[in-house]
Amino acid sequence: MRIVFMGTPDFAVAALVSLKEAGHEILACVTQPDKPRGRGKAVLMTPVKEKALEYQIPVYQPLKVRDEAFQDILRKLNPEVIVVAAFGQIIPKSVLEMPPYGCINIHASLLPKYRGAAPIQWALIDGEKETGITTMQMDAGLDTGDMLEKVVVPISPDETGGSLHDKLAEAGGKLIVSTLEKLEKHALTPVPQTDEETCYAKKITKDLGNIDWTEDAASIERLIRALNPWPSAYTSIGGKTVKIWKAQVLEEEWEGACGQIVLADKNHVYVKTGKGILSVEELQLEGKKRMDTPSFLRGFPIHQDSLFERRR
RNA sequence: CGCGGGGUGGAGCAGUUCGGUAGCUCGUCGGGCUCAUAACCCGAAGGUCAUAGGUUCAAAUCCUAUCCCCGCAA
Repeated sequence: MRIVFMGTPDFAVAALVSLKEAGHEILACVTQPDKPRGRGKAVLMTPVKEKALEYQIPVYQPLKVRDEAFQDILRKLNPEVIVVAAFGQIIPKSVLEMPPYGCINIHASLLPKYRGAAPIQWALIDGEKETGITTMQMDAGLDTGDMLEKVVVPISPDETGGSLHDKLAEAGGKLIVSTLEKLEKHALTPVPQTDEETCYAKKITKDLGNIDWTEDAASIERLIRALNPWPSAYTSIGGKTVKIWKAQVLEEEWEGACGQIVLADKNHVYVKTGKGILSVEELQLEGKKRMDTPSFLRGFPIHQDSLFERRR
């Protein structure tokens, strides 16, 4: 099919690659404008733009898709369908209705659950056993369109935001190819979402990673996994920020205050939480590399009874 | 030129202010103790101190340039 692709981060790249490899004609890629990002304020391309340039596909980066000038360009491109994956802009009705097949979105959850910006992380934070990809016919609402196809992806016990992202991105790439194929044959029946079962996955902010040690150990551990590799769960000790990358829950109760390090020997750091003990296994001091607990302890001795405190 | 931390034996760090024989905690290898051990004791190997220049009798340490890693901020 003649496709215009809209997407921005890595998640979208997987879909773009998949569509390209399936032999579709990608007329253009639309992605967010380049902004100064990263250390040193360098202006970096979005991942989708990078891949598009590699494929020698024209790239458009409108500030707002809504702009008339851009919509004119879209009309001239005359796509049969627009595929949207993690684009990051609201798409106006005029664009949604422009292509004959409309706009198809690849969403990283089993809709109607986890509508919104960060479905991958929230599924992990909530301790879901499975999540998935839903392709849907976009409408004016936020991820409220009629569902076309779904694929379930199980969440493993050691799943991280990063690993789940990669699995879902790959699954999304496969599913969109399948959806387009069936769409063309009119072999799909759009299924409306039931609003009762829905929930929204709010955008993730760094604050979310600030560990609250009064929570139970299992929740904290899920947060750590969900926010790995970005934006990461963190706490502080002696005024320094420490990111925690990996931890294990121990169903034990020790005497002490929440956030207190109840055991610190050569190889272990046990922290008391609101419920249960969290054994910290991999962490990172500000300015340092991430490392396993034994290594960390050699260079930064943690004394027993010192405290992990919520960062301000 | 956004702010900041850092690159020292296999790992994590100290030493750099006030230049002068390379140190700590581990790991590894050998030996000992022990019923036994991830515990303890003794010993050993292992480092162009990121790179390239410069200053000096002498540079991990001072000066200049470069590369790489990381935290914040976006």
